[in-house]
Amino acid sequence: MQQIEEMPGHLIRRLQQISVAIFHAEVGAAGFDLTSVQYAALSKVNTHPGIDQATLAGLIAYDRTTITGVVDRLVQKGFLSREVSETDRRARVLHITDEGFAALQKIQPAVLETQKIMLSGLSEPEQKEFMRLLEKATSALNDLSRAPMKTAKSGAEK
Amino acid sequence: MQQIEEMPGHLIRRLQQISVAIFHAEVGAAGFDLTSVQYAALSKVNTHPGIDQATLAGLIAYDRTTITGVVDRLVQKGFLSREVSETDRRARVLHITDEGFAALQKIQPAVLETQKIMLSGLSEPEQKEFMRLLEKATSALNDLSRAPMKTAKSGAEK
DNA sequence: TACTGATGATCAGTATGCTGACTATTTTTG
DNA sequence: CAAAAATAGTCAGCATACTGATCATCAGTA
Repeated sequence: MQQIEEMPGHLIRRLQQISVAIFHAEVGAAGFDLTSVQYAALSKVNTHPGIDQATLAGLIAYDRTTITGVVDRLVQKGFLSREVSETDRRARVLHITDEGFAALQKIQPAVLETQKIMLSGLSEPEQKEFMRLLEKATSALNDLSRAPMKTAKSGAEK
Repeated sequence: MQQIEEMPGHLIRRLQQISVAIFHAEVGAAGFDLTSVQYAALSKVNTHPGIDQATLAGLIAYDRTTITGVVDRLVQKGFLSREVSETDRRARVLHITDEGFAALQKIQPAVLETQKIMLSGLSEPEQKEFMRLLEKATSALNDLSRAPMKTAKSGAEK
């Protein structure tokens, strides 16, 4: 019977936990209380002003029930604004606030440092190869989770 | 500013989500309602009869507050027994039940299939290299999470 | 032996993620 | 255009994970 330690799922779970811990420590040291999940959402709204929650969820591969809570907390922190869309009253359009943008800027070094630490056990060429394989393995399985990643659009950008 | 999609943390989070989804689907198709986390715990208790919760947590790198709930649910399903240790009344010793062992056996094919699907986007040599890098990157960062993995013993066992 | 510190387990509170259901809209179709 | 299908968002409920606290017990030491 195969050992747990040799299973890809187990190793990935552990690395994910470590990733979250490093992010939390680095961002916390920079004086911010923001999770990696919140950071990703904030970052995407910054590059896609006026995006709705469903599209945002698709861009970062979050479940739509998850995005509700994440946006709740970002709005509560004053980093995002959420308003009913004028063209589709079902949708909520998101914008980053000045405060949110400032936080994003200040957090940047901590985010970069997190990425660096994450790969610090590997040599330079190994890091490149690891990232390549990680991307390849993940994209091949994209549709198997409830929250597959969707490119911004294909044909009709909004 | 670096894109979210290129960050190791983001890719690992997605692959972890996909991993859990595949496990759930495969095990569910085999007729069982067991999470990957519960499976790892059950599997370890099987190979380490009479293990206490703290040691179990160390072996699979779970936080000790997490293991309480996981064991709760495995006991509730009838797969594990939990009793106060005779030599240390703080500790709870765990044993797999006949029913738990039977489930472990029947789930095995689904678990193997999950591992296979997880790596299905990579070629044979890529799979080997990916696992090697995953193991290397993870073990280098082991101590950075709240729940580092501990080998069964190292010099001073308790 | 009494004290101190460490350890095992649990709990409260918070944040992802998931399933499944529901409401309010919008779009599609017959 | 009316009915059906699809979509956006939310909610309830459950299962990881984390922080930080508490209780009981054990181990080491003055």
